[in-house]
Amino acid sequence: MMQKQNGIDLVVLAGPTASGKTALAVDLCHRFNGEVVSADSMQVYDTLTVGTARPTTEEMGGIPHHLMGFLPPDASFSVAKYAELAHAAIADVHARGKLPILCGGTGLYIQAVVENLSYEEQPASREIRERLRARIECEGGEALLAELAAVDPETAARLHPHDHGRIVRALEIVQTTGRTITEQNAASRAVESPYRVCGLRLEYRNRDTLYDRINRRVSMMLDAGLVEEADRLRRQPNTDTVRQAIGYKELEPYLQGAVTLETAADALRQATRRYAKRQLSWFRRYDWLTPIYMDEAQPTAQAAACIEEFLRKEK
RNA sequence: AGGGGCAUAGCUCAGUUGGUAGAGCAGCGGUCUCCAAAACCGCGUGCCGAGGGUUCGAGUCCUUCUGCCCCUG
Repeated sequence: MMQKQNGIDLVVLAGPTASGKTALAVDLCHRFNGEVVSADSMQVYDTLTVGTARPTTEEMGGIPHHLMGFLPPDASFSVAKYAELAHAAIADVHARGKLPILCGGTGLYIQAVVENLSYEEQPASREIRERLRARIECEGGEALLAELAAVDPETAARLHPHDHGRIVRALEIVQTTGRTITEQNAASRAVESPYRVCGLRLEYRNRDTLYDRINRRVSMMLDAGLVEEADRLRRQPNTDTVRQAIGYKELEPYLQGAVTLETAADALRQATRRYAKRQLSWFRRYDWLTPIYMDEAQPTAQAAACIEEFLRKEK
């Protein structure tokens, strides 16, 4: 494979919730003179600290963390904006002679950065989207999928009729930009990635070990005031995106008085375990991510060894 | 102690007049290019409590044992 001579070194640390990313990232930053760039879709919001398990100042251990807690929860955000900010943050860290460590659990965000996907500006299309949504509700997925197949057969072929979100999205792109999602996707890969990536993904040989950590973390969040945080959030307008996040969503029935706290807490633990599973399956498919088994001996040393070898090879 | 009932998937249960089991939940696997902690797809994982008997054939009928539950004393 051809290596670019002057790419930017980038360490990627991907892993499910509660896998130990935060501590490992800080540790690696100390060893390799690095700074953390967060790849987490919910930790970007400023008032959500407990539910998103955002690291405390103490946990950050003096290491700068970028793209965390800089947005109010009613702000609109997207992968496109994230990618733009992440590229800037990485460039900044690199310019100061430090090693950027992209660390997080949002697969889509990591993909957008590493594959350098470009998203073009779109005209605001709130009405178009709403109209498509209303139509798919009454006409059904089959009908709109057929409509999509007429203009973009390639995309239509890989979407399931039940997948309303992506069908609407695909039609919306055609109607607002005049180009199909297939054309756009091809264009989004036009610019080659500027990064030389050393990718690590955190895994557990024993799934129960990870689940135990998740269960314990949820209990700690409840002790730390998650209920109060969720209650504050639900009183705030225009926070739909954030309210669907794990923790706030599951606590809603309790806050409405429909279920006990124990029931809500169990639902929250379960939702978190399932999320972790989806994250694991997202990261497993990338062959450029080396697994680091957190429940085996010396995971930190393993990770450090990978990075050392990577940096040596680049010289 | 006597009488009755129940033992089937991790859990709650279904299973016609006997034809080697199936639902929900849980769990597992996967997809992913602008709300992604979202959305979507796929998969039954089982010495049917144990032993013996009847039968071509038993989750189903008979019997013994074990465990749990209820009633009477």
